[in-house]
Amino acid sequence: MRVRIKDIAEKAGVSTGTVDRVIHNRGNVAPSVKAQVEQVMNELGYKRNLIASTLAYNRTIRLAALVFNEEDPYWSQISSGIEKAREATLHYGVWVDTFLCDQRNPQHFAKSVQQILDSRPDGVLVAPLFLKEGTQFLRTCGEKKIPVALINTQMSEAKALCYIGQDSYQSGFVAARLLNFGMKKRATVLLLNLDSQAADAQHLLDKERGFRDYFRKDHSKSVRIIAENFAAYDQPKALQSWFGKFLQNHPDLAGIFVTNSRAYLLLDALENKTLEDINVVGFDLVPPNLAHLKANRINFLINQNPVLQGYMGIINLVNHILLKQKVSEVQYLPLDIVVRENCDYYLKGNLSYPLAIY
Amino acid sequence: MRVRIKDIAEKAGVSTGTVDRVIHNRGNVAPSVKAQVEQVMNELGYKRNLIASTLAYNRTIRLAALVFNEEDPYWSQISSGIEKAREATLHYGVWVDTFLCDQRNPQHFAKSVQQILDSRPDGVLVAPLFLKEGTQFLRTCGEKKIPVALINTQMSEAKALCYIGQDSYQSGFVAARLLNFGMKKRATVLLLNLDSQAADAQHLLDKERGFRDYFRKDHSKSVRIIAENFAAYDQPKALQSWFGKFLQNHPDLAGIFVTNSRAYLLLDALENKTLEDINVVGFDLVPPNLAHLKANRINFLINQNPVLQGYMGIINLVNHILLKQKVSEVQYLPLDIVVRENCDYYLKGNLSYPLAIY
DNA sequence: TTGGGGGTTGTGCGCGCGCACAAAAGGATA
DNA sequence: TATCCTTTTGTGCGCGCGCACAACCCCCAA
Repeated sequence: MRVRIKDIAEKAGVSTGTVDRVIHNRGNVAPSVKAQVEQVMNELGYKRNLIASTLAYNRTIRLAALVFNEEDPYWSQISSGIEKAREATLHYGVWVDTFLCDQRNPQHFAKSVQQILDSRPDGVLVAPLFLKEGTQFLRTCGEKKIPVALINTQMSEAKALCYIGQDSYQSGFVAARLLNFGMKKRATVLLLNLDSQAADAQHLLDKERGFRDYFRKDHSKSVRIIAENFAAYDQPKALQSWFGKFLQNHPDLAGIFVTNSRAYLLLDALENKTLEDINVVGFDLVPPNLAHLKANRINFLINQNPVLQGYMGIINLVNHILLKQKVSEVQYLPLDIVVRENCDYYLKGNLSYPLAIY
Repeated sequence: MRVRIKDIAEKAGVSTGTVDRVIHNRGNVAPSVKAQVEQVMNELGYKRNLIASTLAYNRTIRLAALVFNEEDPYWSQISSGIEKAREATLHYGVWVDTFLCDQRNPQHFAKSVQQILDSRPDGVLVAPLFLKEGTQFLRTCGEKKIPVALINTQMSEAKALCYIGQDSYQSGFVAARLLNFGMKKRATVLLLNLDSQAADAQHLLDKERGFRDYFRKDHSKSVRIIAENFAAYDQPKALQSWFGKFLQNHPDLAGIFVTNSRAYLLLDALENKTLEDINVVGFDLVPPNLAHLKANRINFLINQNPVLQGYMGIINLVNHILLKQKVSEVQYLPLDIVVRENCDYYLKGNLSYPLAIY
């Protein structure tokens, strides 16, 4: 049988109310009595009963989550992780509100975070895609003492509760290692940002740094890296013609590293032509990427665990606010290397998540 | 506010006791009243409050877990997963007893499972390493209606509650794919079972099948596969001299696939001599394997998620017994491909597990 | 001696549910 | 109509904890 407050009270010769005051540090306890109670607690190894505690606490905490355009498969996976967390914490009196935002529009982001602030949440989950607006938002939350969990994009200088996501630098490093497999002694590789805000996005810069560093350290080959941004990624024709020209200018192209989840857009634009002897590394197990992976048009995908990012973000807020536990400031998720032969298991695995609430 | 039993009772014009009887199907409710209550429940979308329910239920369920020799790093990781699950479910009134067993001794296994049966547990977690004894045990549990969660070794013909672990066939397939990287057109590869019961172990046979099938389907190369069992794996000298001879007989050896977590024993035995141009694929992120991975003596490790196996095994028993949820019979864990560049993230990731208890 | 007041301690209710038991209703028989 | 039995329905306590409030003690001033 586990130790209850009542057991402590009896052994220490006080009432349960006094023990309660000691446990919660509410004061108004005579120092000698406090010491006595604390000693008994240590002796018996008291641990509060989370179930009873949650029931009696009987308040709801309200969390706000900023989610981006649902049409983008990557962001919809993050949303589904948030939804899972919502279901899992419902019993604990947690309410999660989601606010939708356009991923390409900084103004809209600013408006959305203002809405979030107006709703006076107890905690916030956000992917700070826009450097300026994100920093500003973090500062405001700091002033209002609202804990913020960051996902997807790390902001080292701003002080959030935690960051959950990948080590961007290392993911670029791993991508380089994967492209390096079976590559010729001399070759050109393309680092392609299919993003409208590439210059602003710290995580893309970090990936590039990691990517370059790998080839800098490996002297066995002579590799030329060409980095390109292509912002109009949703215009297949433009993408196709741009890449056609690139290929003409670089006939020795041996590998392509697409720095986000949009590798499929390039291959869609090429109308499923197979790129002979050109390896492609991308991110994320979104359905269109998976189709190309299965068809050997993408060789490797690095999984960023979007579902887990959303899920753990919420869970960490709950751990901090409700359960008053320490949470680590940086929580890097594994850099899953996904090939055609093992991709199925990453998809099924999302179904059932184990328990972080102790 | 969430819907409570009391709300249902009021709206349906009955007492909470009656609603309770309907919810738990305890009978003794007039058919018309039952229908009425059920309708109101659907209308309001009642979901039982797991927290209050667990508190009021106020019983402990006792689970038994069979764990193997703690010295083996693989099994100690499984144990640590079980321990995490124990902590996570303590609040829900779950008690986990562990029974230690020698992984090389079928008789000891039989004795241990008898001890487990004598303790009359509500559920059992076991890795059925020994085919005959495992089958027998599963049959007995079936008769006594004790649910069994299997990990590590799948037993297709026996009817357990669930299996949690890898798809062995596919893991062999992936291993072959990894060895295939950068391999010459003609080569010999070694499939090495460092196990005393290799012929008996279904999962090792499945891995071999998957491994062979990969090369059978890929006609671009001509690969000769030599499968060997070496039972005295804990005698470095013997292992060293045996492998030395093997290498003499097969100078074109291009790859080694060690089918379990003991790849490090081979490399230890070779006293860290680097095997030039021989790729090594093994299993599991146990410390000695990691050391060889970091030193480039092992090229790939496939992670079997031992911690997660132990953890999810217990969680699934709790889901079934306490929460009366459906659990899927086969739960394959991802086949993580681990290289030097991403191994660190799989180690940290074990720290905090999210929540499967809804 | 009485009356306050601050510091300290004890008591009791409620959270939502499970379950035992009491109460009531309906039906059959004498 | 009274009695007994069966079926159905209602009531109340307890799970362990959080928190509001009541009760108590002791010291000092009037």
